[in-house]
Amino acid sequence: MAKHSHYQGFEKHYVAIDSIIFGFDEGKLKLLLIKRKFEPHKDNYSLMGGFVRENEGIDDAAYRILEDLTGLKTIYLEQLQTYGEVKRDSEARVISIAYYALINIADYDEELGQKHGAVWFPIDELPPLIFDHNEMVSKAMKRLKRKTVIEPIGFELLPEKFTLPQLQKLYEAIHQHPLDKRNFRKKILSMKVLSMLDEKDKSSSKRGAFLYMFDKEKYDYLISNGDYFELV
Amino acid sequence: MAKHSHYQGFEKHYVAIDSIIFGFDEGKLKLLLIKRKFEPHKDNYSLMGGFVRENEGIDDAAYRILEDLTGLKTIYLEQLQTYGEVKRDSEARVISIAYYALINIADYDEELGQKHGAVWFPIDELPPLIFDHNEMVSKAMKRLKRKTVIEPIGFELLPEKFTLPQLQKLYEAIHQHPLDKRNFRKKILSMKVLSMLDEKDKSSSKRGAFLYMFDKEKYDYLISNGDYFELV
DNA sequence: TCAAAAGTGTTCAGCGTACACCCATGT
DNA sequence: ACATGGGTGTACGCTGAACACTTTTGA
Repeated sequence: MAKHSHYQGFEKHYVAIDSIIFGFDEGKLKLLLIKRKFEPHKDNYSLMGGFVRENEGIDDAAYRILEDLTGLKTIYLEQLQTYGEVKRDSEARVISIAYYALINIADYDEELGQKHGAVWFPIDELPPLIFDHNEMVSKAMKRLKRKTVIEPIGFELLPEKFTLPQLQKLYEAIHQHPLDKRNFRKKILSMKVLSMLDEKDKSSSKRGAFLYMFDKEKYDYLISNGDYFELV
Repeated sequence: MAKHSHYQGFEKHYVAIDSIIFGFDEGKLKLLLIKRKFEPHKDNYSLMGGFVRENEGIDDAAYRILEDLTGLKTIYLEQLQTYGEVKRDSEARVISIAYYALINIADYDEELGQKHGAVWFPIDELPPLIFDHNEMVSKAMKRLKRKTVIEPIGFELLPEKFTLPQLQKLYEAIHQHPLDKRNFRKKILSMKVLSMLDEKDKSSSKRGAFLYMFDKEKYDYLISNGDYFELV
């Protein structure tokens, strides 16, 4: 803001938050959507949203709204883009700041979600959404694809302990194409940011796959050496 | 926005635009800053800004504000990030949407700029700015570095006709490290998105350097072939 | 004639990519 | 015993990176 003292005389606006909430389940990337219980657009789906309050920062508002829906406080949340066309919301002029969140579906509070009419949709089977929400989703997908390559945020979508086949399926789901198993393992392991546990997960095979954890300290060490995380 | 009909009862906010305006001149990347003529922060520098009006989209507002300062209508302009901490502006609660713009300094209306107290600063000699404007600038720099690698937007900072040494200096200024002349030329020419003219620019050498133009059609062709622009 | 910038090819190492078989185990 | 998913190594081609000399021309 360049202007001086008196802001009076300028119009004020409703400012909202809309959240694109990603989860990963059954080998698929999913979004948490809300079925609207009221007109207009009753029974249509929308992103979870809410208004920014007077004494609340916008990030705080985004966390609050997310917690209302999922019960989760510590979540990966990042601002995406602000949408401010005059007619974007058919009710009134609302400027909406879109955020995207990555959550581990297992931690999500199913009961709380149901109160809001929340439903998980696979990313490739999304219904039409109200207003410009589809546009927000496609922007979020692009961002997620880019970010997961250069920053270790994909792990936010997995349980703390995960197997390499799981991690690979996650990356395949995000990037929407298959990856070579050997190359994938070689690359992620060569970065040395995972710790292998001596436990196996046998839920998806008889032999079982070793469990790993993302190791933040190792990651920080990597970065402090001037190296980069890069996957896919 | 997920909520229904009545938005009444929610607070409204001042929404502003702040613009990071990049230019390239004398081999240096520069920013256009405003010297404030009023308290608070009189004589300090800030980004160019203004408020979003009631019947104005946010992109429209950004273009309007930019035109007020530079006289330029057709400018590369992209939304950066929205800043909404409660106390970020010491006057009042203002949510600010930051944009960054790339302009050809030669086209800029010097006279108009002076009315606003606008001054070009080399990117590595910036004064402290008011509020969170330094943070916005550093975010814009990161974005510019990333974007100029994968999209041909650097040309927006140059005159229509430019030489390869100029283009290289631009990329060196943006990325803040020297590039190998042969590798640079090889790469940009191999993409075949430039048209060589049979004119030379002799302003910086006796021999003169050939002028080139960015060719949007060739670029579109490149993209339609599934190829990518990638430089540096 | 000389100073100053423009222009031009090749070599090498490292990395991404393609690819096929054995292993462990529950049923 | 067999079906199912987990785990492993190598060879090749491409691309990014390093590197030095010749050309042009105005002063």
